[in-house]
Amino acid sequence: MIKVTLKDGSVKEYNKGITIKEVAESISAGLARAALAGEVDGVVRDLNYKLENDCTLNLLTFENEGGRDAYRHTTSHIMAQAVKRLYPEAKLAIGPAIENGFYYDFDIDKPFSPEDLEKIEAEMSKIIKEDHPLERFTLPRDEAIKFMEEKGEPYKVELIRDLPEGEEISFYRQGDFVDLCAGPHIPSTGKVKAFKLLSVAGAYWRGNEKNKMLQRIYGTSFPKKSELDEYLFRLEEAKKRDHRKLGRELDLFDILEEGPGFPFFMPKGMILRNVLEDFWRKEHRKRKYQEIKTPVILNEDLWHRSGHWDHYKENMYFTKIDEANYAIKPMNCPGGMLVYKRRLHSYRDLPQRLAELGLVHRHELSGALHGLMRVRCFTQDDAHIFMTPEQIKDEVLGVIDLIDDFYKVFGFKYHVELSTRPENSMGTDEQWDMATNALKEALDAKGMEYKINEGDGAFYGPKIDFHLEDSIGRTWQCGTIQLDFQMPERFDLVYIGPDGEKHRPVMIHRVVFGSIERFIAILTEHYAGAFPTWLAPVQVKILPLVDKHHDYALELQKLFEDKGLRVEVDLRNEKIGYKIREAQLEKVPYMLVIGDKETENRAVAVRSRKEGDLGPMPMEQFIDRILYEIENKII
RNA sequence: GCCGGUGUGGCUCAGGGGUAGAGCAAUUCACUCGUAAUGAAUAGGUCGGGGGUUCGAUUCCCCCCACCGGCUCCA
Repeated sequence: MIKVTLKDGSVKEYNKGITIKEVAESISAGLARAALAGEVDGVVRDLNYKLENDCTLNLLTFENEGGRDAYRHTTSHIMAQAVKRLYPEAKLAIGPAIENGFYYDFDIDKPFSPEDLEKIEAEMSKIIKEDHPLERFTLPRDEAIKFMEEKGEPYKVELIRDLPEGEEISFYRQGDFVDLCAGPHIPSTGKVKAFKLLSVAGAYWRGNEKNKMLQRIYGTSFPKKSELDEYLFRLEEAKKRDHRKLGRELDLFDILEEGPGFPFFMPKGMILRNVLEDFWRKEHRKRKYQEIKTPVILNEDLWHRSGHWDHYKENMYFTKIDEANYAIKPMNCPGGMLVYKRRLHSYRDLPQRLAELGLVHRHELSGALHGLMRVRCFTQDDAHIFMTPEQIKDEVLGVIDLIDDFYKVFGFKYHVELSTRPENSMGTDEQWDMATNALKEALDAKGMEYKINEGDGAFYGPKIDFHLEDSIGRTWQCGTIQLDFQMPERFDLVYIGPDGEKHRPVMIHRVVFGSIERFIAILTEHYAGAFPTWLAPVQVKILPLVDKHHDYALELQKLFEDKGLRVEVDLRNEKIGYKIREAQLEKVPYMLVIGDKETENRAVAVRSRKEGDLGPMPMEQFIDRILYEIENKII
């Protein structure tokens, strides 16, 4: 007998060799039906995995990441099987489960067309109907290689050769299809209920652009048709929120053919942008930051000194002025360095927090450009904090608090990740350890949970990244805090300590919005263009019924504008329903219908974008209401 | 940059070897109207750019550009 500890802490005894599925059946028929895999001592296994020793067992359903992955991973095998049946010449690469589905990469000469996808889907349905069990088996390395060589699968052979010594080499068979795979899988193909192939795209073998481009098919699957439909609906929703579409429709910003990656901001977009920047300035002043502005073009020598030449040249633009070489800044830090260096600093002056809304240019690959999310010029809401080593922790904590305050205002949840030393970076291991530990300590002091991204840091130091989650569950990296021991060294920055000697300050680079442009894109999609009143480019739209109400409407506009509100009046000769429809589509928070009654009573008939007709109210009451909403940044 | 797709009036889209159409928007006129589209009329395009094939190209072919979906990269 063996003892199995379940998730709820209960311990049950079973005969040695019992399968996970049998354990599930012993608990309840419902659980046995829903179970897709099991986590045994922290490792996800197939349902027919035999338990031989005492262990902890967590049964995984589609609600668990492990169960979901197994389900979709099996769907990807079904797709591969279908592709091999229809296109035997296709070579198999890899086919994992990913966040919202799965993909499989194939090496095939003729790219897949949408019609091909339909055929593949039809074949997949057949395979599901045939309900093949997935059988796992292992082979010794040389036999495994021979097996895949005979099948004519060069990518699989390469994968096997790269597996570490001693690693078990497992395969899964489902009917006429066998794939090299670590698993786990769900028991049979018939378990897959609802799936859809979504798109085809090129993808390099092993993600390396020097390798051959393969054909990747993306798809997703769910245990219920309704869940699949809901997911597809959400994809449509996301498309409707696309900031590129909304930006154009709402006249906020646009990117024109004449400037790929270089966005234009329209008057309404500038209002939004300026409101964000005003808010940013106010909050930074509160926290004792000083604002600076450094030039966009600076001498090339500076970039040699900063290390950007060696580490970032590929992404930089260069120019010549009177025979001398200059660079367009891709980052603000070297400028900040020069500002610090202008004068000698005492330890009493530190920390010194220099903030800059700095316009940077970076050369991005043409294929990487994406609306305001990925551009070639953008404004970082940057700051460089110069401090003594003792001040690191407090300063990092201060920035963490600042970022937390900002994101809350917009209604974002977020999580943090810590990135460590990458390849091709500057400095010694000791410096990196010290910097990385300082960041960890700050996070621990806050009691924040974080994920570690090994090797994902900047070339000059480790960083904490803030990933915020928008209203439809997508995450975006925005804020970052980067600790830097390198730049102060390179620029020979000093401060005079209490001992009268020169010491080396430490520096933090940090952004909150990240890029103003991208943050605006995220906000646009987050709110689906319906910005909260404090951010809305037009806050109130006055809609007079007919000509004779124009005077009062214009008087109201003047009055509201004096209160600092952003107001438009629709004086066109249109019916009220039409004016309302347009204002509603423009996502204006408040519409004021002005007719005889309002004119007589000096009142306004309020219609809220969200709640519809609120009825008439005295004009002062409306002003109080909207000012309160703006003042408190109500979402 | 790479793979695939797309490019027709401000927007959304139809068409197709004989020199272009719809809806919305715009303009004008009529209507003076109470919470998501009043009606009529008018105007607007060298069909992304360049080259080629052809009697003739927006349509077929080639090159380029931009955009979209991915890969890579990243704020």
